[in-house]
Amino acid sequence: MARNKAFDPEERLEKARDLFWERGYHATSMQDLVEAMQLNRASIYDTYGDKHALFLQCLGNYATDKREEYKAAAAGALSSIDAVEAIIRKALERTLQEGKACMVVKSSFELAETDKEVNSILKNDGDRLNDILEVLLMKAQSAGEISKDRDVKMLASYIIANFSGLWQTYIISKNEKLVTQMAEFLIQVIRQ
Amino acid sequence: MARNKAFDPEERLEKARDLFWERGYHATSMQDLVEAMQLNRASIYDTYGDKHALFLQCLGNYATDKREEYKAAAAGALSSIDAVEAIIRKALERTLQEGKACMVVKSSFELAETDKEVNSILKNDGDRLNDILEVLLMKAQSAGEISKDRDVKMLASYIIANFSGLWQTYIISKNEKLVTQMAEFLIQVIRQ
DNA sequence: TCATATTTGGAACAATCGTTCCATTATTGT
DNA sequence: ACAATAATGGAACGATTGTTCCAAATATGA
Repeated sequence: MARNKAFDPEERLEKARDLFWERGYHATSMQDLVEAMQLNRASIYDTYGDKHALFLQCLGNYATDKREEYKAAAAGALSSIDAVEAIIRKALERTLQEGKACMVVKSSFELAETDKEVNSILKNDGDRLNDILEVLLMKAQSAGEISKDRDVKMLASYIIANFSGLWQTYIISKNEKLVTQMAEFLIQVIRQ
Repeated sequence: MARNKAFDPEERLEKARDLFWERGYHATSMQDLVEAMQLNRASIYDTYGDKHALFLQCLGNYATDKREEYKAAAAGALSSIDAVEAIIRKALERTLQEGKACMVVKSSFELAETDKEVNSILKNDGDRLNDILEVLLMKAQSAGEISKDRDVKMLASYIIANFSGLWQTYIISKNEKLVTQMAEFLIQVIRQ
C-alpha cells in the first residue's frame, strides 16, 4: 500500500558524512545538509532523526568503514609485523590523499570531551582497532618478529595515537616528506 | 580627558580564551563570551574586534603561554636530553591535569583546515616549538646523548606530533596509566 | 569644576539556527 | 481503479546567531 522511499538512505547518509567530515559538526547546518544530501528537510528528519542523531549515524558508519580499510590493508601482508606496517602505511596514505583529516580524530577533539554518545562511538571504534593491532603484535611477538618484552596493548594504542599526530602535522605543515618520514620512523620503532 | 577602561583587557582575554579552549570556536557564542568575560557586548567589539578577531588573539596568547611553559620545563634540566624529556613530561602532565585537550591541537582539527589565519598562527607556534626541540636535540647529539644519525628536525616534529596522540587517547580512554606509558615509551624511543 | 571623550548597558538588527507542520504529490497492494 | 499510506516541497516556527547602534553614565585632564 505504502509508497517507497525514492532514495537510498545509505547512499545519502554518505553525502551527509562527507559534509560533516569536512566541516565538523557545529559548522555544518541543516540547510547545508539539505543541499548536500539533495533531500527534503522532512525526509531527513523522518529517515535519520535530528541533526545529532544523523551525525552519530555518519560517525559510526565512517568509523566502521575506515576500520575495514585498515583490516583490508593488513590482510594482504605476508607476516604479522608486515600487517602492522601495512596499517601504518594505510594511515599515511590516508593522511596524504584524502584531503581532510580523519573524522574520528576531528570528532575526538571537537565533540568527544562533552558529548557522551560521540565519545562512546569513538571509544568503541578505538577499542576495536586496538584489538586488531594487539592481535597482530602478539603474533609478531610469538613469531619473534618483535621483542618479547614489548607491552603489545600499549604499543597498539601508541600506534593509533601516532595517527593523530600525522594528521595534525599535515594539516599545519602540508609537508608530505616530513609526514612520510614520521610514519617511517614509527615503523622502524615498532619493528625493532 | 578621556575615561579609562574599567577592566584589564589582558585579564578578560584569558576568560574568553578559557571558554574558547573548553568549547571550541563554533560552539562558543558571543552571549557565552559576554557572560564569561563579564563585559558588555560593545566593550568586547570595541576592545578586541569581532568574534573571529577575538579568537585569534586568544589562540595566539594561548600558544605563546604554553610555549613558555615548555621552555620553563626545559630550563630546569641538567642536560639537553633531560630537557627534551622534561618537555615530554610537561605535555604528559598537561594532558592529565588540565581537564581539557590542548587548544592548539583542538583548533588544528576544528579550524586550521579551512581558516588561513588560524593555520598561520598554529604554523608559527609549531615552528617555534620545533626550533626549541631541534636545538636541544642537536646539543644532545653533540654531547653524545643520542645517536648521530638521527634526523633532529624530523625527531622534533615527531615529538610534537606525539602530543596530539596523548590528548586524543586521553579524551577517549581517560586512562591515565596508558597515556603515561605512552609518554614513557616516547622518551625511551628518543633516548636510545 | 567642567567640558570632553569613552565606556557602558541594553535594545534592536537582520540573518540564520534547528525543528515542526501541513497540504500536496506520488506510489503502493488490493 | 481505488483507497491507503508515505514521501515530498515549502512555509513557518521560535530561538539564537553575530553585530550595530545609541542614549546614559562616568571618569578624565585642564
